[in-house]
Amino acid sequence: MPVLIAKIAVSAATYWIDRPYDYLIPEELGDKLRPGMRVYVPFSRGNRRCEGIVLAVTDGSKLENLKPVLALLDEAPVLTEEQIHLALFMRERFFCTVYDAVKTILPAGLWFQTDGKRRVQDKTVEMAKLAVPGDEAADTADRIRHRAAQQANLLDMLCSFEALPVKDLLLHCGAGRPSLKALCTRGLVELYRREVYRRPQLPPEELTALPTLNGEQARAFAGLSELSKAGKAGAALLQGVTGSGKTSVYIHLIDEQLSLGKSAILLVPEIALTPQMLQTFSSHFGDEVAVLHSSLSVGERYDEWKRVKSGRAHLVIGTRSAVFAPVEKLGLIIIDEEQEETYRSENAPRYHARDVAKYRCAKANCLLLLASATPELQSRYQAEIGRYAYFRLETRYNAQELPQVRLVDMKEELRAGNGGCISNFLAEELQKNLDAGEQSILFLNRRGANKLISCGDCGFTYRCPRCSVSLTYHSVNRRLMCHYCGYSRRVDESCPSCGGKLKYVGAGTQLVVEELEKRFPGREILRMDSDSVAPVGSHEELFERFRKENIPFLVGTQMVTKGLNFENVTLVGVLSADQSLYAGDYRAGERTFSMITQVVGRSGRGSKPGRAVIQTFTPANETIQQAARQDYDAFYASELLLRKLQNTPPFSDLLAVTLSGTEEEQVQQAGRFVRETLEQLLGRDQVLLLGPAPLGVLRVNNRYRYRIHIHCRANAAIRAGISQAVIACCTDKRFRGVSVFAENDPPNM
DNA sequence: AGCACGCCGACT
DNA sequence: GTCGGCGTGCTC
Repeated sequence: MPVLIAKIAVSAATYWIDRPYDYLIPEELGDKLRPGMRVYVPFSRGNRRCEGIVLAVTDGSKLENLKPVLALLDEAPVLTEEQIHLALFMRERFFCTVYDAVKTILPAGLWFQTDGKRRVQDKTVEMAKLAVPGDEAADTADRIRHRAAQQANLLDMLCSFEALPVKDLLLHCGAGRPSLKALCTRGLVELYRREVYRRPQLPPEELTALPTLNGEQARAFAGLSELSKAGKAGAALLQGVTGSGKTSVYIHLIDEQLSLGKSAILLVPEIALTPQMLQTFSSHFGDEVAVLHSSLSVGERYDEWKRVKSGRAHLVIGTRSAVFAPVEKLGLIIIDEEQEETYRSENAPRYHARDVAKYRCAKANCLLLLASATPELQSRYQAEIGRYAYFRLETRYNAQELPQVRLVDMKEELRAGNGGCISNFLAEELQKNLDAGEQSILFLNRRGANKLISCGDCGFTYRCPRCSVSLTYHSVNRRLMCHYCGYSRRVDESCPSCGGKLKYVGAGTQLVVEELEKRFPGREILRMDSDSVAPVGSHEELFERFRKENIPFLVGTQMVTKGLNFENVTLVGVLSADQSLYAGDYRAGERTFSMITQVVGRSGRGSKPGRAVIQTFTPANETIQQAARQDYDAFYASELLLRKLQNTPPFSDLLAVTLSGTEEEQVQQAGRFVRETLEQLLGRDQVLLLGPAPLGVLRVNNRYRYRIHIHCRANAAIRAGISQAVIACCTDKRFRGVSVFAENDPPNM
């Protein structure tokens, strides 16, 4: 009688020892254990108990002396057969371990659940606020500064903010929980819990009828529907200008799939910023909708996941990780604004939702729909060569014209003696809007509300002790901070090097606000940036205030560009359009074009026509000009030419091996070793290797970082070679302490 | 990566 | 004589 063996991927395995391990199935588990269940197994010399996932059950093994499976973690499989294959695919494609892939596919709530002791996280966040008046707190802070600096910092910060999440507060002050506890004991600070943002989804009593399609939309729908019903795998690109009603096409396609008894997944870049879209879908599909994204608590996400898995919800709307939703009978995946960077995961497994979606659609023989106003060049190219079906929507809602765009040369402004960040032309336009009672949005293409501090006498600047970057000044906590590792410190009274006077320079949103205040005294201004400290879930509140109270100015970074519709916004200003053009990686032009297009699209969404002003130091730059004309086709043509010359996607795939370690010399040596290994394994004719070269920011958290770029047509053999080179380097004792990983299409770090 | 096994120096 | 230094090698 043959013995039953389980093939198991274990959590303790690192990338280079990751393989299916054989374990004996003890008799008492024999009839319960199934592929797709999580188990406990003994692993390594010490037989440490570690978690694993059963990939398959076989009878017999080549090996002897197998260890037994210790226990089952699940009563029923948590992964289906297809999901096991997906995890194996992810290992091969994204250079991660199978268990890393499994953890990404499954919701975190599954682990909290089985733990027994911990309850699934509740829906609140811990907040801190002052328990005494502000001036009293400030006095106390000064009094205790010499002996309890941390506590003083915490007080300072709470003085400038009414209330803050404890997590953010501690991070920004670089303080520990004990300091905060001490303040609570002294009755200076109070802790409480605040409800976090919950999805507004209240299924309406009556479902709304499907929207009617205009001619163009109907044609796109007919074409897509035909592809979709053909029952074979395929991808299509839907390119529609902002406001052309892509959503209506999605609704019809999804409705069709649901009525065929199939499921659909709709991916969006950032759910917190698209509440209107959620509302629309839930008004059409009611309880069929499940929402999956990161602002939900672990428990909420787990509940939604279960609704999908049990077949109670057939439409999943969510961000990147929703591409793993366990729908039964997948019929369609739509990726909205497919060019967005948020679809790419920055930590292991470093996957792109589009690649996972392609895989799933291929396995399910269904349609993948990529949609965007400014598709990624690669996608547009696939459409051009006929690999993707291609549909366009050119008409804006209400036949509204695209905004009138005007370029302003900031060099001219400088010559004319205006050294500020708002040009005189833009100022005049803002005034016009004020007079007309209309709203304006100013977009700053830079992170945060920060400034650089330097000494006016000796030129001294503060540098991060752990990273090769300058520290920036954050007015919210009045501290210097590092964007890369979170290090923070206070500012000195005078230059620590020569005692001279310190200057604050730079153009964060703060500076823009100050300049606006000077030009338009007494007018209300709303400020919004991604990494300034702000209470959880406050975006919607801010946007709501902007809309309701008709506040004349909104100043912000990235997030003001996303799909928000404000009826009364008729002017948009891009303050520094060139900022992202010289970011160094091959996608810089694409990002700039897409960003400007999105910002400009915010203007004139209502009945009144919109205007846009783009400020630049390089008005002759082709990309800027194309963006100003909203001419995607021209941009596509010239950028494609550039890509061909550079041998970058779509003409070649780009992969990378990144190395980091505390000893720079050793990291370089390891890099050279990886390169040599790659040369041997891959040959030189089909593959172009570059590097090892230092990353833009060489040192982060005391680790030096180098990267090798691999330009090639990626296939299984090449990926296997890259994997082998990474493993060779990891297991070589000369390079102990150096960490190495490979990835597809690396982001600029 | 962990973690045990192993083979040489300063200690009760 | 041993306690423990961390080099070396394996993980079903």
